[in-house]
Amino acid sequence: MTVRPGSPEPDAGADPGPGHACLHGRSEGGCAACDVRMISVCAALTGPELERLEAVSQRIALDPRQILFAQDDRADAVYNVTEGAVRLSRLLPDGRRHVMGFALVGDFLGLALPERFTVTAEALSPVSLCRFDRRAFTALVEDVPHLLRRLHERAGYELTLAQDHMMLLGRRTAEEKVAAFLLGLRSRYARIGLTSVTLELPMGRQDIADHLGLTIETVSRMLTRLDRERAILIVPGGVRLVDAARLEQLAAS
Amino acid sequence: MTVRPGSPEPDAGADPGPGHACLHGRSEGGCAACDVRMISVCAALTGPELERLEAVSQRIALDPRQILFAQDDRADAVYNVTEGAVRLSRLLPDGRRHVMGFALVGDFLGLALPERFTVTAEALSPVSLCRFDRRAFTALVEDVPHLLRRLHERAGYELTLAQDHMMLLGRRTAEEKVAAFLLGLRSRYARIGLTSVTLELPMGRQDIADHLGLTIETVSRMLTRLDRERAILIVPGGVRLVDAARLEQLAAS
DNA sequence: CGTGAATTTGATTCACCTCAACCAATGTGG
DNA sequence: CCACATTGGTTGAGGTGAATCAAATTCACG
Repeated sequence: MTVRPGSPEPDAGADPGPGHACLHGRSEGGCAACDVRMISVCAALTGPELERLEAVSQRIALDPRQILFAQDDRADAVYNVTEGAVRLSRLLPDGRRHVMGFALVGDFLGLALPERFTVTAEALSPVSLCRFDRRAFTALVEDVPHLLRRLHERAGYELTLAQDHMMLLGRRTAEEKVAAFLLGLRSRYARIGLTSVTLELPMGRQDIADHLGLTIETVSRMLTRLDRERAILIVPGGVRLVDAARLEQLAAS
Repeated sequence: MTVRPGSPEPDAGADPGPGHACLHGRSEGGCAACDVRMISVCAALTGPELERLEAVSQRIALDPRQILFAQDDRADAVYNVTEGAVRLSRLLPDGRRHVMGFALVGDFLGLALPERFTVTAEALSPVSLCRFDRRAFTALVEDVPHLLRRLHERAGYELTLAQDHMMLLGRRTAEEKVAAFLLGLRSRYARIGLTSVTLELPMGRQDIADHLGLTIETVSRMLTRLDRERAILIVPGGVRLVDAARLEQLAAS
């Protein structure tokens, strides 16, 4: 148990366990002192607007496997992830599943302000979020054009991510998919300030498979192949990117 | 040559052919009298705002195969399609292509107001568009929050389309992909008021293949299979949806 | 009609899936 | 403290759906 990136015990200290009320990433100072504010949509707000946002916000903690909302649920709130990782998935009537993506720290759920959610959101690790009442939030959006602008920018970013992913799903081989997935995750971690060469994988192999349009066995095989080729090193809870250049080459972006 | 949905001669009359200046769908009355206004983002505007939009707009006509803009081009304009169909594609460095989608009448190109275009846009048929200078358009967006709201709604819709498509690319069989593609196209045509059982296919088989993550041969085989099964009837320039219920069942949405 | 492009059809191959063990780590009850 | 079950992951053998390779055919257009 030497390397343990997936462990629920960061340097912060002991984890309170199930049902914990610890609000990771948000001090008692509220939105103004929020760790993740500047990398989230909230960065669009200052002073009185920020106070107004805070007034309609609520802090929420989720245990692993806990469901935040389900596909087709009435969207009566939107969320901002402040800690942990959330799986966003969709189910086909016959049971086939696709994992649309993973929401990390700073990601916003309900960007499009939809009537109903189009995906199911489930915690992969202990998760903290800010919950905003949808009605109050949309009212704030109406009043603060700059917030909508920010929301729209973010939606545009999501759209390009979606395009990248469609290209990946439609035109890449299994090995390319896995390599591209790892690199994509790394760059998303980098966006939020995590630049370790050891990549934490809070999601399981099945989740990765359902995200890449593969089976769990193929994902496993490709990871072990990359490991054997010395491109990565599989460690408990994640992978170490040993030869990122080689991965870039394999991903063929 | 009995059925001819792909023919460039709708009831309107003769087509002027290459290089034509005819502005389909837009009378001389300008934006206020525009056929497609109410189904496009322009519906957000009225009166003086609409005049302001019109002042920065320019009508453009494209011949088939003509390129409107290319991937990574500086986006110095955004567009609204008023007639025809546009292919939106992306290229991988090694030449593999993915067709992200097809823009039809009423669709907006540059929704996210990006710095650079992420796709190449190419006319599949004679196309007419409104061109808006990007700087002037974003200025208008800043002044008219309601327009941004509309843009954002549309982006949300695009995002759900992208999600549907990711599910399709990752988890569906070739036959399901083709069936779902035809039904999806039908519902998009319905949105713009075209409800004929005969579906025009302005794109080629290779375009469909690159859109669905298949090869041209597989698309052809699946179409002929659907034809043999009496679910569709292949006609020049398109297909007739003979048994839509059967298609729905095959698409397994 | 004739020519080149687009599409369809056929034969064969292969990348990934399916099915089935197997393994390691963790938890549980006696 | 140890049999036993459970969970998540890996590995192997064999099958298959779609890709690839190769023509044949139809279509568009001068």
